[in-house]
Amino acid sequence: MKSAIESLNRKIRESGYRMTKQRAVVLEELSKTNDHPRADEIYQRVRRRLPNISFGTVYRNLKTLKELGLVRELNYGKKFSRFEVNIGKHHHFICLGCGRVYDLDIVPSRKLCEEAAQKTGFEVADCRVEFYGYCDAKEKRNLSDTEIDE
Amino acid sequence: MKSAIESLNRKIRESGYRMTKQRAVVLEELSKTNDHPRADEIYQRVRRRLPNISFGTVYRNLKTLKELGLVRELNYGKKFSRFEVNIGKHHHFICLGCGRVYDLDIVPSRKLCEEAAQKTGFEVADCRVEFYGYCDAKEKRNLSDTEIDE
DNA sequence: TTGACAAATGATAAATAATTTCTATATTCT
DNA sequence: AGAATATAGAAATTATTTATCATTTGTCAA
Repeated sequence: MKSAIESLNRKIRESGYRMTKQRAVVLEELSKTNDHPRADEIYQRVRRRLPNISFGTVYRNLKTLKELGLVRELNYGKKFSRFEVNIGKHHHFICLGCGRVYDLDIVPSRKLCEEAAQKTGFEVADCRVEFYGYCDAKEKRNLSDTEIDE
Repeated sequence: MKSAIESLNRKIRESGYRMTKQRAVVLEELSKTNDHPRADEIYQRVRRRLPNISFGTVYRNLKTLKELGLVRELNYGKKFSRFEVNIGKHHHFICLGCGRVYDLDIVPSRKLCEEAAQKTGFEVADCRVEFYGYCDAKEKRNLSDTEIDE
C-alpha cells in the first residue's frame, strides 16, 4: 500500500503540485468512505484531523484532485455537488427520502450504448445509470440532503 | 386537439389555478419543442409572443406547471435547470460539447432495475439512463450551456 | 352582463448559498 | 536556503430563483 501512496505522490508532483497535509487528508477521508459526501461534509471530517483547515482549502483541493483524475464530482440536483474517489465505472442508487448515494457495481449493457448511438447517430462516450428509490437507513441526514430534484 | 386543451383547462381549474395567456404560452412553447430549454430561454421565446411578460411570471408558471405534473425539471450540473413537457418515461443524450439535451425513446431493461433492487435490497422506483457524448450540431449554444459538470 | 373576489401579473428588489477569490503568511520540495 | 506553491480566514461573487406589492385579469354566481 505504501507504493500506492508513493505513486500518488509522484503523480501529484509531476503535475507541478505538492503534497500537503491538507491535500492528503482530503483524499484520505474521501478514500475511506463510500458515502459520497458534499464539500461541507468533507470539510467537517477533515477538520477533525486538521482543526484549522479552511473551507477554501477543501474546495481548492477537491478541484485539484478532480483535475488529476483522482476524484469525481457528482451532481444530483443543482444545489450542491457530491464527491467520490475515482474508482472506475460504476453506477449509483439515490435515495429519494434521505438523499444518500450508494455505489452499485452493475455494469450497463454495451447493447444499451450501441442502441443509443444508433438512434442518435452520435458518438456515445459514456452512459450513466441512476436508480432512484428509498433506502432503509434509519436516521435521516440533514434537510439539505433531501432536496433531490423531481 | 381542442379537447386536449379543454381537459388541460379543466385540470388547471380543478386545482384552483387559472388559465392565463402567460401560462398557456409558456406551456405551448414548451410543448412545441424538444430541446429542453432553460428558464431564460423559455422567457425569450415567450417574450416573442407576449413582449411584456416578466421573468418572474415564467418562473412562477414553470413551478405551477411542474406541480400539476405537466412539466418536468431536469438538472445536469448544478448551474441551472432545463425543462420539458412531461411525456412519460424516456431517457436523454447530453452533449458534452454544447450542452444540448436530446430525447431518446430507449426503454431500459427491466432486468437492470431488478438487478439493482437485488444488489441493494432497496425498493427501486425509477431508473434513469443518461448517455453522454458529442452531437453534430454545427452552431454552439452560448457558453453557459457548455458548463456540464465532469 | 355585471360585479366581486381570488388569483395572477409586471416590475423591481432581495435572497440564496455554494463556490471562488483575495492576501499576507506558512509550507513544501529541490 | 530559496523559489514556488499552498494555506487560513474572510470577503466577494454569481446568476438563478424567489418575494413583494400595487395593479390587472380570470372565474363564477346572480
